[in-house]
Amino acid sequence: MTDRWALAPAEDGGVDVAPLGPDGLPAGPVRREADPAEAVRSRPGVTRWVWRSTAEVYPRLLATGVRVERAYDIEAAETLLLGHEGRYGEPRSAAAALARLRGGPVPPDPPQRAAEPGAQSPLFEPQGIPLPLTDLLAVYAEQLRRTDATARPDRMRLLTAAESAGMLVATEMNRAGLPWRADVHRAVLHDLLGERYAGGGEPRRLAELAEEGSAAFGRRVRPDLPADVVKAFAQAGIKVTSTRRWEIESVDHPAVKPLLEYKKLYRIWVAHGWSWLQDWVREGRFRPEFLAGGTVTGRWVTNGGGALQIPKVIRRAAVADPGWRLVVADADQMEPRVLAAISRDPGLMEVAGRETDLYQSVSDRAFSGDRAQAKLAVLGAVYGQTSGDGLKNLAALRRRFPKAVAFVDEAARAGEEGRLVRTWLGRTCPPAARATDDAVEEAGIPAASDEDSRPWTPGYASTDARARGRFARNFVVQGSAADWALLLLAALRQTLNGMAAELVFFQHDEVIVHCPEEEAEAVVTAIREAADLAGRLTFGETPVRFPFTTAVVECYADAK
DNA sequence: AGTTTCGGCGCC
DNA sequence: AAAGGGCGCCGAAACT
Repeated sequence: MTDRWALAPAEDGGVDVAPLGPDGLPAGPVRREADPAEAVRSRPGVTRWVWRSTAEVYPRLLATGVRVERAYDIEAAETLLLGHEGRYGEPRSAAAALARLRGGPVPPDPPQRAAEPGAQSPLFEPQGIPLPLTDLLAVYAEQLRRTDATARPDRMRLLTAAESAGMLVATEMNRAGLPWRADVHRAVLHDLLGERYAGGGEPRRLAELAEEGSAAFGRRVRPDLPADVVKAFAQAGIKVTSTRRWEIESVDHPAVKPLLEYKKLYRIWVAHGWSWLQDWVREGRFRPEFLAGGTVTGRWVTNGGGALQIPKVIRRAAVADPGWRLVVADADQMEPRVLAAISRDPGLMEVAGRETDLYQSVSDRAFSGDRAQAKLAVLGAVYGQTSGDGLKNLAALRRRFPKAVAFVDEAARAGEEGRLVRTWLGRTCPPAARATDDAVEEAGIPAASDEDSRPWTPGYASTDARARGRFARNFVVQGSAADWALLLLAALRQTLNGMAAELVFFQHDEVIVHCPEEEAEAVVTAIREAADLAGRLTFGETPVRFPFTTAVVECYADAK
């Protein structure tokens, strides 16, 4: 097992490295090396680098052209282990873990860095509290012991490995960036919004729509101020409680049309307009900062640029380099397939064992051919719908797929009761809503309330408890899907190694690979194979298939 | 004046 | 038809 080495930056700009034994302890002397990149490059036989934080080490390696095969991110693992142990909220830095191990005062985690539009890469900033290699390894060895002590050590090992792989992928994607044509983006903006006026006010089309709305109301109305709009409707004799689209849509008034059009375009203007372009696009690349494991469910988040919310019309500007292509791949009905795999419901597994449209198959079995109803029912079950058609359809779903529905029901009950809820691989849901906890903690009020100690009974749970139930219900599906997606990324990354192709985008169930035209077909194959492998690795032997819709395009907008 | 929360909506 | 899960982002409003 000398293929596993540890690495820690030293104060002098060099690094300490050491080979590791199977127990996680050094299997040889610690060596100080002056050049971090050379320290890695000169050891091609190392298959996994153990380090405190990928964000601390990997950017500078990538900057010198050095990639690593695998990593073990100690702070990512600490977060997962603490969660698994029901110790959410304890500081998760390696320094804190060491202090717990040695019995010293536990340092709080350093505050999260805020997003900085246009900031040059965060690549060289020191992040977190550095730790000498020998201390780091004490934490690592203890983590291996803690992993062995979990109920499913095999899954927990897979989870920490997958999360670490995600950190590598995120760092590599941050470096690559998504190919972006600023000129195309500007053309789209001009097309939608019209000319910009000097002085930074709203562009022509928005000004016109605001005029139209005001004319319809017979007085000046600012469409971007909800309170103003609600008042204007009231004066017109129409009672609305908000200006949300679904509420306004059904109102019969001439102002509605321009108002809704304004809101749609206003959103593009403020969130993905000219200033966005200025802030986030450099040298033909859109560079958000992807953060693996940024949410409790294991989904990623991005820091800046709203990369996971790019409106469809704006995707026109994501264009491959000349001679290159974007391979856009989207997992088909990922969440119900994951539900089939984790619940082992025979009927749902049978349906998910096909590559054809899952919602259509569910509909054929339980909803006499109405696909839309079937989709609504499945998503309602996963999201914890409490009323409406989805609830009615849930009964049909329950009859045909009882184990699947029972599985999410049980997760919801566990969440309401404050029990630990885990994804398939063992990522653990916070026992109560984080925001509430934080607020309570900050106010210095004890976290427990009478609600929390009240036993769960159907129909009696408090609003908060029900919200926790919905959260937990969704968590097991969304989180297990994130488990699978991480394994997919890890597998795909390995296959792409040695090709010119680069992973440039990842959004929950969708990946984009930028590659030379002649590699595109190989990339498509690699994605399908990675999906199969991820399915087997994550869920073991399962009939469930994870098909992808793939498109080889020059422009992201042409993918769907 | 600076910071936090809210409303609304984009994506999955 | 009704408003359930996860996020980020922006300007305005509501605070300190």
